[in-house]
Amino acid sequence: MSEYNPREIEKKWQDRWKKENIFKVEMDTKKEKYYILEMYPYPSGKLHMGHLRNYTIGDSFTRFKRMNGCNVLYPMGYDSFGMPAENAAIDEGANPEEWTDRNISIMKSQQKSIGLSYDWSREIYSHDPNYYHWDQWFFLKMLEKGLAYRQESYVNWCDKCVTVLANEQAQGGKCWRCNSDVEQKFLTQWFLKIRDYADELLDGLDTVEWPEKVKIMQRNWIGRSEGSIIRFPIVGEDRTIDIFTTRPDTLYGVTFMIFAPEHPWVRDWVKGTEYENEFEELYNEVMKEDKFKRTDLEAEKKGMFIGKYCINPMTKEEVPVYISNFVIYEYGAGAVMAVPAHDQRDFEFAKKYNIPIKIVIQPFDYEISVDKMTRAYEADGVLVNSEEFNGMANRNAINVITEKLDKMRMGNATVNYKLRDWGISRQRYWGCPIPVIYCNDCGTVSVPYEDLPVLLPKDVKFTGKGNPLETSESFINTKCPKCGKPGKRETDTMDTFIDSSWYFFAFCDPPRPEFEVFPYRKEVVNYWGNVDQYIGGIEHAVMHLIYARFFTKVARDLDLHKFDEPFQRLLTQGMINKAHPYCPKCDAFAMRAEMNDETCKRCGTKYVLKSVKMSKSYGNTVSPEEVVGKYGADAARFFILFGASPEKGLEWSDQGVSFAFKFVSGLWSLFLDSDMKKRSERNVNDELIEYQLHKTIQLVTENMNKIAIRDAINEIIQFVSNLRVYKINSVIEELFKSCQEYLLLLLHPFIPHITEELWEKTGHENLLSLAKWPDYNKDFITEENDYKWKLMNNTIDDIKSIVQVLKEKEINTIKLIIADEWKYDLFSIFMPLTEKTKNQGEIMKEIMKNDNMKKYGKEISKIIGNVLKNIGGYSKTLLDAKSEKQFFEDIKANVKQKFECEVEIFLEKEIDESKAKQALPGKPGIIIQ
RNA sequence: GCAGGAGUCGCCAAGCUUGGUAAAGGCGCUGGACUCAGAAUCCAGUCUCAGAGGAGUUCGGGGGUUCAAAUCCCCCCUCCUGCACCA
Repeated sequence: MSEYNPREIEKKWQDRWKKENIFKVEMDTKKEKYYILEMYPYPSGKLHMGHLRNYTIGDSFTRFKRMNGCNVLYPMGYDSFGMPAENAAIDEGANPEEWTDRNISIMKSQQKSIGLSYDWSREIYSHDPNYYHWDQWFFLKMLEKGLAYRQESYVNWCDKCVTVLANEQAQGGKCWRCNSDVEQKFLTQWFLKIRDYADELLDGLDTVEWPEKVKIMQRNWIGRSEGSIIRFPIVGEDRTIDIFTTRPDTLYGVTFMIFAPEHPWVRDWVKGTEYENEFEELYNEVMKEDKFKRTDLEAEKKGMFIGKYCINPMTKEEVPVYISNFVIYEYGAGAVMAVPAHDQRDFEFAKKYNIPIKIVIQPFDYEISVDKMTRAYEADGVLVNSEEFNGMANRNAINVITEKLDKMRMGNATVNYKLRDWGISRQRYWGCPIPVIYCNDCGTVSVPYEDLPVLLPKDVKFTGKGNPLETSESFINTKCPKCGKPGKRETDTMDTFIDSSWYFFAFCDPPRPEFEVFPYRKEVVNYWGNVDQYIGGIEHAVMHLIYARFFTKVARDLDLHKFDEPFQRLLTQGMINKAHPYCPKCDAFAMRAEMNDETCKRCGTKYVLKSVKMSKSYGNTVSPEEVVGKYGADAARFFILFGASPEKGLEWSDQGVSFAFKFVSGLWSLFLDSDMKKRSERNVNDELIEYQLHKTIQLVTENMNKIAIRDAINEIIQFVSNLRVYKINSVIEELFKSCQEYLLLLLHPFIPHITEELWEKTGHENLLSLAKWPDYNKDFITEENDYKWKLMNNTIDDIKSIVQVLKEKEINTIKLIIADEWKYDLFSIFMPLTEKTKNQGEIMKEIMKNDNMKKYGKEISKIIGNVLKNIGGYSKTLLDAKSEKQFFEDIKANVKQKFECEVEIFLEKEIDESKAKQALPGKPGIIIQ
């Protein structure tokens, strides 16, 4: 027998698959298509365990589907625009494009080393001009349809670095490079009207098979709420502020208005007034605040009166206008009506600034008063102080008041969404340029389609200050496509979520220079699309998955394809964790530098091991490269798939990997070590192994259809251990070989290399990768076989537990006693009864109706008591006394071998011992001597 | 703050959808076989008690529903994840 050498055989089969080009797929309307996609990676430079897990899950499922006869589309590409490349340029003077290309080639070779069965001919790179050409095309189409527009919005800004900061660069309100305070700065930016699709995005969730938690997150993110718009005229001006509220029933209780400090009207109002200085101070303070903190219910509410008044459209009263940090410009109108009596935050604000409080809702069963209130009353009640609406239940008043406002043309019912339009402008170089030119005469002008793509220029400087694109004269200065006079290009690039919003369609028909009019051919995408199974991290539950859904709907409306939803089924994989030193006293994990210490540096407490997410800062990462190098790709895949269910967290453990390796290499001897006893006469073991085999095929198939990969593998492991036992005893060669063959088919999706090698070594000439998934034979999976299998194992377990209690006594003989016939009759009456009731009295009464049971009354009562106590342990009996005896005769040899002693089988009446009386159907009496 | 998820033997992890033997499987540990010895492999044990297959205790904590709860309902605690977020 040769030795298992993973490195050698993995290379061999990877080369062979590549040479024969077996994973390349073409459109074929005669075959059932299936599209499996993993979220394409950002090429950060190295594969990490999360990637390995993602791809291993996807590849196993792909191989399973392929063996089931599907025409499987399984592509790979790279989300290659993004900040790390630009940071490398700033920090190390790297060229972003070269840096990215180099990373891609490293990652690709690592991916290839784990045997993933991609159709590599369909690769996509976001930074490929042939690809981002169509980002720009989509943008222009949206501009034409009025789905793209420009608006002011604020960004994180570091004044020292003169640059915009991403949220992750502005953590804790400090700039990551220079540690100075982050401010909020207004910039004019491009937005996409995702809100136009809000309702459809909500409804579409009912048509996809996604984890319920992801759907819930998206519903909350879209945040549809029904309410009213109420128009408050502004004193001394013609305009109104149209605020949104879900509580128009409290309109009579409005005692002031609150604007967001960054609302543009506010600055105009205070300009040149006594409020100006205080406003500027407050404004600057608020602009430095963390946005989460601002809306925290517990956070300090800061505000001021700004000398302005609005008019309550219903009462015509003038109410003062305040500004406060807890009102945010982006939501609704950027201003709210304040009802201190019935809103806790308004209440706190009013108390702090001595603003009047007016109760307009009284609880149904008691009375509240302004003097005694310690918090706002937010629950339901009856309207008071509300003129004609007094006495009305507030829930009803919501509609009635809105209708009246509508008649007065001072408001209307409306639907509001938390979902905000998608700001796509980024002040960065390494992204897709927005194809727009600004002309002094013609204004904002689209780049003509025939001039696409607008290429990223190469003559840029990476200084860490400002947008590098602004340093490229050749890029900025251009001609206006309309009038031909000098114009300036937009220097903002697109959010990289744009790239990932349609790449799944591009894989169906990858972009080529010769495509001129559309990004892909409709009939090709309609064949392959949509994605049948999408696999990726839970961290994308909201943003990426909602943007991609939005793009899908926009593209459908552009008649590019027929799909409403991009991803039919979704699997969100769990994270990878690893045990790491942890100090229970400080409640902190050791950092990278301390990870080899025994005690905590801060308090001296002894570290304990605790599981935590793998990350660079803890230094507890394990590189896939290392693991594959040491144990081989198959063992690495096996560990990852068996360690935890795909959607759960997976704990990395070195022992786990070495088990995986042992299991995989153990297959080698199971298949190739031909030392075994052969026989030609069938016995009960053949029957049982056949039953096991078909049962396993059935369970593995069912589990794989659900992508319950771990459960599938678990079944296989148990079958392998049964097959080992079968082999050690004695085999019918033909049957053993067929078990081997089936086993390779079942294992192949998970560990493709070794199975392919063993397939060849056991005499097959075709490629296992292209073999057909086995069907199971229902004839073997009978209830009777199920019952026999359990009967045998339960009996052996019982013997074991008796032997254990007996401690060291030597065993000479095991007597198995089959129960008297009347007990079988009893069970056939009794077991069906337990499905109706578990009440012993009722059951006894029912049984005693049978005359031939009466004489055993006392015994029956005892039996039934015991069985009911442990009802799950007994199943419907399927054998009568005679066939049960026969079965025990059949397995006698097995028991004999197991316990190395004599085994005798008796009928209850043949033996006169009290222990014999314990015999029950499906539970023979046992006497050990 | 809002939203989502998780807590089951020493460790990892099934079971929860559909209430009915809790702990499958792996790791680790203990004993045995084989070895000069170790490694590997195989066998047995691994919540507690037990000289007969039994009894008892247990699924983060506390209540409740039920003949029966890890599973269903309510409250609380701890941990993790995401965020453009109250109107």
